[in-house]
Amino acid sequence: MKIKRETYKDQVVHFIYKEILKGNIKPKEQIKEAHLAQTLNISRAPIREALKELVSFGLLEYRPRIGTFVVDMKPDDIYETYTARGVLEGYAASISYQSLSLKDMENLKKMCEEMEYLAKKKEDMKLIDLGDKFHQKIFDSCKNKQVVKLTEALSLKSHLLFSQYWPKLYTPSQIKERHLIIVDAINSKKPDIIEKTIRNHYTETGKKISDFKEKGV
Amino acid sequence: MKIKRETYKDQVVHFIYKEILKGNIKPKEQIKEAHLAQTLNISRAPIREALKELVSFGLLEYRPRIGTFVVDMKPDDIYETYTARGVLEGYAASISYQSLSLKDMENLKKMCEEMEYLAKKKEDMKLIDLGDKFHQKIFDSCKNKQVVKLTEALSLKSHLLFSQYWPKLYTPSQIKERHLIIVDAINSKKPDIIEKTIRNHYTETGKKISDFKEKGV
DNA sequence: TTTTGATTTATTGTCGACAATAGACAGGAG
DNA sequence: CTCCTGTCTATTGTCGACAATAAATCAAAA
Repeated sequence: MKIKRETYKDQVVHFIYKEILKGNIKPKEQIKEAHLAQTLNISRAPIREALKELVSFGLLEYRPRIGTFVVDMKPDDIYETYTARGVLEGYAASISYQSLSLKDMENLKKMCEEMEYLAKKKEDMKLIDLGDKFHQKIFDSCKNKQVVKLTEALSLKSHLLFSQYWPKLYTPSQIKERHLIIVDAINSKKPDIIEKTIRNHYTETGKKISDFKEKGV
Repeated sequence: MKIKRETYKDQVVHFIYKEILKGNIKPKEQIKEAHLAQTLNISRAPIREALKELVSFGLLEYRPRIGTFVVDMKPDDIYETYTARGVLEGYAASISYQSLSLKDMENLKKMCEEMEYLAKKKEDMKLIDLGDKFHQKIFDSCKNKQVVKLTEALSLKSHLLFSQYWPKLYTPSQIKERHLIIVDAINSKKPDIIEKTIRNHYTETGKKISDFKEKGV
C-alpha cells in the first residue's frame, strides 16, 4: 500500500479543483486567499502555493497584485485547448502505438462499448473517468515524458470542459463510434494515420464545444 | 515608456535562471531557500514562489519535504524536450504560415545570414538571442495561445541546453543552412511540409545534443 | 564488523502579522 | 454634471518565527 502524505497545498489544489467542477466557484470569480484560508482553517501560505499550481495548469488566472481568478474560457480558448491536446496526444500515439499489446487493444475496444453503456445510463462521472482512462492508456505508453507531462497538464482543463458539455454534444452511440475510430487507426499501425485521426478527434470536439458555447448550437 | 514593477519573486526567477545559465549553480545541486534568502537579503516567501515557477518550467525539480534541485538532464530528457518542442512549433507554423508577410520572410532570411555571421564571430549570447527571435517570429504568429504558451515553457529549457552545446555541434554555415531550410519550407506554403521540416529541425538537434552528451560524439 | 535505534541538524512546511498597493469612494474644483 | 484628487478599504506581497520532517551522526547491541 502506498502511503500518501499530502501537504496542505495538495489538498487545497484538490479542493479548489472540485469546487470548480461542482460549479461552486464560477468563471471570472476571484479566489481570495484570506477568505479561503479562513474557510479551511489554515494559513494563507499553502493556499497561495495551491493557487499558483492551478494557475500553471491553466485553471486559474493570475493578475499581479490584484488576485487569482477562475478562468473564463472563451470559445476560442476552448477550441485551442482541444486542438493543442490533439496535437500532443496524436504525436504521442504515433510514436508509441507499438507498445500497445493485442490485449491492450482489446481492452480499448471494450472501453468503447462501456462508454456507450455508461452514456446511456447517464453515469456522467463514470463516463468521464472512463474516457480519461482510454486516452491515458494511449498517451501513457509514450516514452516521451515531456509530451506526457504537457498532455497531462492540458487534460485537467479539457476534462473540466468536457464534463460540462458532453451530454449536449454526442449521443451514446456517437461516443462509442468516435473512440472506435481511434482504435482502428491504431490498429492500422500507420503513424500518420494515427496522428491525424487523434488530432481530428480533438479538433472536432473542440469545435463542437466552442460552437455550442458561442451559439448554443 | 512601459513601467515595470517586478515583484521580488520575478526578480528571483530571473536571478536563478541566469545563475544556472552561467553555471554558478550546477545540475543536481539543491537550491536552499534559506541560503538564497540570506544571499539576496529577502525573506523565504518570494524565494519559494520563484522556485515553484521554475519547477513549472522544468528547470528545477521539486521533491516534497526534501527540496528543490536543478534538473540534471539525461540524454533522453534532452531528446524528448527537443522533439516535444518540434511537435508544437511545427504545428504552430503549419497553421499560421499565412500570417507571415513577404517582408517577414525576407526578415527571416536575413536572420539566417546574421546567424552565420554571429556564429563565426563566436558571439554566443547574441547568436542564441537571434535564434530565439527567429523561432519566436514563427510561432508567435500562431493564433493558438495554448500552443504558444506550451512552446514558450519549453523554450526556456531548450534555450538552456542549446547555449551549452551549440558550438560543439554545428559550424556557422550549417546553422545558416538549417534555418534556411525552414524558411524555404514556409515559402512552399504546404502545411505538411512546414510541419515536418520544423519537427525534423528539432529532432535532429535533440539527437545531436543527446548523442554528444552520451558519448561525446 | 554490521545493524539497529536514538539524537542531532538542516531544510522544508506552515503560521500570524505587517507593508504595499489597486480599486472604490467621497469631496471639491471647474 | 464631470473631472480630478485625496482617503479608505480590501487584497496581495513580504516578513520572521516556529513546527514537522528527512538525513546525517553517533552509540549501543548483536
